[in-house]
Amino acid sequence: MTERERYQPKAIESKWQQQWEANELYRARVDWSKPKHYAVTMLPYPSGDLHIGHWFAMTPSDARARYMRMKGFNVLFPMGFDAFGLPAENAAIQRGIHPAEWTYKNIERMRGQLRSMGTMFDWQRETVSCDPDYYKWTEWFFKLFYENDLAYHGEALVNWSEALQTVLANEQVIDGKDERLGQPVIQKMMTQWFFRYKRYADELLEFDTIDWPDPIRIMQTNWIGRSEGAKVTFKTEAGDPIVVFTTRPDTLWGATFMVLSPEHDLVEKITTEAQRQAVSEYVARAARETEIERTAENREKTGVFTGAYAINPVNQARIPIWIADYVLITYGTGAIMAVPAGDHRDFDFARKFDLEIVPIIQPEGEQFDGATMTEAWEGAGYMINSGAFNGTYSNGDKGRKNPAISAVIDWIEEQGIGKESVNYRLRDWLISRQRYWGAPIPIVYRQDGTTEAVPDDKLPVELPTDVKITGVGNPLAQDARFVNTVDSQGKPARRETDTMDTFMCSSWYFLRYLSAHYQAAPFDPEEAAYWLPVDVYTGGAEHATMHLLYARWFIKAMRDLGIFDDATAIMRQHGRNADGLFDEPFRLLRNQGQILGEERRGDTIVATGRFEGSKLVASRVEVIGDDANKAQAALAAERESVTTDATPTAESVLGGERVVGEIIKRTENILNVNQNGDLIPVEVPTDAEIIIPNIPGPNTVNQLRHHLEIQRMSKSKGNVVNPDELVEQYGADTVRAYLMFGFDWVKGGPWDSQNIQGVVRWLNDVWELVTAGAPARASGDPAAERHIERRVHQAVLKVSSSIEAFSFNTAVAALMTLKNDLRAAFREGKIGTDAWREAVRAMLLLMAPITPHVAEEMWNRLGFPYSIHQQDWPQYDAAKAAEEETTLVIMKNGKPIDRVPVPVGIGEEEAKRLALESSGARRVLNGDQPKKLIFIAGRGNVEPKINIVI
RNA sequence: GGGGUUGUGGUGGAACGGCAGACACGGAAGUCUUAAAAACUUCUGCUCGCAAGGGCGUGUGGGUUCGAGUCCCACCAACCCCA
Repeated sequence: MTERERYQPKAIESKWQQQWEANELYRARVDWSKPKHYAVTMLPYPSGDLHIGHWFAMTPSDARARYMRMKGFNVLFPMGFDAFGLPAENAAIQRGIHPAEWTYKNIERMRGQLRSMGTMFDWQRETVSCDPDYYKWTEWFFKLFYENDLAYHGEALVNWSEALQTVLANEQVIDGKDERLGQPVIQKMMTQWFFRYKRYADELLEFDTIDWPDPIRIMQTNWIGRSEGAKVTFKTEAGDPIVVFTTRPDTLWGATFMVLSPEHDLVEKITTEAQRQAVSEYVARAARETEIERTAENREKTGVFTGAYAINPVNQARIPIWIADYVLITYGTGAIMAVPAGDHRDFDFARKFDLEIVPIIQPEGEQFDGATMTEAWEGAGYMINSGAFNGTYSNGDKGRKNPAISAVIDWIEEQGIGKESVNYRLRDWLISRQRYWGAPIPIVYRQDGTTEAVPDDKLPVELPTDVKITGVGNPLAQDARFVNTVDSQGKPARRETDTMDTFMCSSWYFLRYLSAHYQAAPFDPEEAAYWLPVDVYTGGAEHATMHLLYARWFIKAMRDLGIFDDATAIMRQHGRNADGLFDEPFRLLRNQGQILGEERRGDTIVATGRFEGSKLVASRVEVIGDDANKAQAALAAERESVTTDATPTAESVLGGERVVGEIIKRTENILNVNQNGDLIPVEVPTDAEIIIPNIPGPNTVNQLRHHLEIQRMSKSKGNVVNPDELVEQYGADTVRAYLMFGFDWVKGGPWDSQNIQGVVRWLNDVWELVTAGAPARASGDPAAERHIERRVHQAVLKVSSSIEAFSFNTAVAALMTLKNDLRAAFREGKIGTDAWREAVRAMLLLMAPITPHVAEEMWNRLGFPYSIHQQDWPQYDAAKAAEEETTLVIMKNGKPIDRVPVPVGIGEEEAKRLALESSGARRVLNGDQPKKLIFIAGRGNVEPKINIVI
């Protein structure tokens, strides 16, 4: 046997990447004669290194885009960088590198890494959100919204660090202190820019025209949090109105006190002298707490009485006004009516501070008494203590669907004390960020304090480059040359020093791809008319409620401001129906899961303790799995002790009974340990002594758990899988194929460095099979050739439908099966030259989207015309895929009992006859008649079946 | 507390309501080799049986159906989001 060249991915991959680029193979150009397909995968933040997670997100998306291209679509599949944000500023503070320098260096490096994937990105359309060329248009959009009443100036709480003289993001605040100096952070009201997000709340609840995963739709719906109810005006004794929103107007008569948020405007005014000190102390304390802390459900309720009273408008009851931190100024009106009998939080509060409880909804057969109730009743029941409404049934539904609520709303509207109202959990979009590395907000403050937008010809407001970033104060606010400017009248004015939320940049980047260098507008309407909307968007589900909702808002706002009018007109000129095409940015959305760190398994532990039944309750657990020799020694010692001392007792081993073995599984604090083949559960109580190598000092159960955990990859945990190393070792095609084969794409899962062998072997086998050359015999055995043709067409169907359904693992599995079939046929040696060449040709085409380099190389070696990526996808032929013979499965009550070979398409009568004649049927029937026979016809690859009902 | 997602061999994972475990990894035995690796062949859900063959199996318990991993109800567990 002659020595053939082995598969060496390194040599071929860079060769083809260069050639594809030189030939502009993946340039996407408008071509109205072809159907378009616009596929986008979420763009990365330029953190400096491409993560295996990027590969997992991008390469299957790339495979699908390549598939669509071979199917005849004109495909646009671009890439860019979401390049503004906090890490660049942190790098500047820590290492003195300018954010721009840090960012562009990272981008340069990541471009190279992205190219190594062998994706079909059209790099001429690359966009970088921190380029002035890009953020000019981000500013322009701000201005557009500002001028059309979609942007406004308002107050919001921020995390303020007095020490750093700056506003911090939530993730920069740890336990109420800033992460850098550990100095206190307080909640402070500041004037900021908002977009009118809520204006589109109802439209954002509509998902009828888009194909998005259910979990995302549900999360967005919950995030928007539409609730129907009423606004009711209470008055203080002094006559100041306090408006509250309630979803339960039917419980108004049970409102026995009111609670204001500590930040509420009226607090200062209504607080009595006697309560003033307690109130101001409480307000100061609330300012130090985050919203999450304040609203934590299991937290002890706190609050202070203001000394003031309000009048309940439905029954004129005089009720005390309290302040409490669980009422948020940002939700609803910042004030609530408290109905302790009907709301568990109000109930807890009332019991704690000994406030009155008046039952107002009572289910059949109950006799509630406010003094003795042990919990609030939030369900259905009859109204009591509610004046004229007594006896009305409240059915537990929300809004107008509840007749009691409906009747009360009508009544309070008549009385002029309230109004039907809809409240949203969604808040307006706060886009101001008090930091340097973002797109400047193009606003100037005139001397009189009013605002005006920077004129278009002065856009972009560029970030000054020679600033010092120290982490103290806002660099832009400290830069006099930036701050001092003139307004449109030429009078001295002050520039806005806040920059924009980076979600603003990422809300429209898929439009900039259309014409990355277009100067006249954010995008070229000619390109937009052809490519929009995005047909497929892929990315992580973690963006469910932020990015994906902002992008939807953005496109709706743009549509209403006429930004797509030109594109719509061009579409119509080309005879395309433009209706509704700009209502949503992404027609189809799919989320991939996350690749987790490699699971630790096989860790050997020595657990000492006492058996309780079959379970060992450990007092000491030592992990020795990191050291293979030590683990072996411990296992050997254990075997020794078992053989020499047949019945180990508590006394036989120092420290009590013990279990030595490999951890197979962990649930909470129970470890399942394999000791010489037996699975023994070991419970690890919190006070157990735990020894983990590499973690010095006494360890806790949590550390043990953490140590054994499947976990997110992070540098600190040392379990990062570096794609560059994998590419170096296996080649890009293997890494691509493994990521597609080894996981359910939607689920993701822990990395497994062993499983990649399957893909390595697959590509080696394919390589050998193809380079072995075609069989010499010109004509082969017709049956064998028919068989391989059938298998090829079955593979065409399976690979196509799998890729379309984002089921990449089954696509690769089908390709592996085809390889196995081809290899078996090759060994049999009954295939002629032409049939063989045709089969191999089809297999390479099917592989091209998944392993683009090796497919191109083999295609080239077989003498087919360049490039494989410009070929048509193999045409599926059902007749060629059809089997001639199949198996009739005979079942008894749904359980298979026998099978007989039958021709495909067997009829019902024939099948029944064969079934009853089968030995399996005769055995189970034992001479009796079946109750019923059910025939299930075969279809596709599914065999016909007969169910014998007995 | 509310909402969501997911529970299938030792592992990753397949299965329009129709033969559960495709395709792989790992493992076992064998072939080749001085040896090892690689490669190849066979076996590999559990269980009873020498075998032929049987029984049990998709987190648990019910239900719908001729037939349930798949649909419905309840429960348990893990994970995620919200509060």
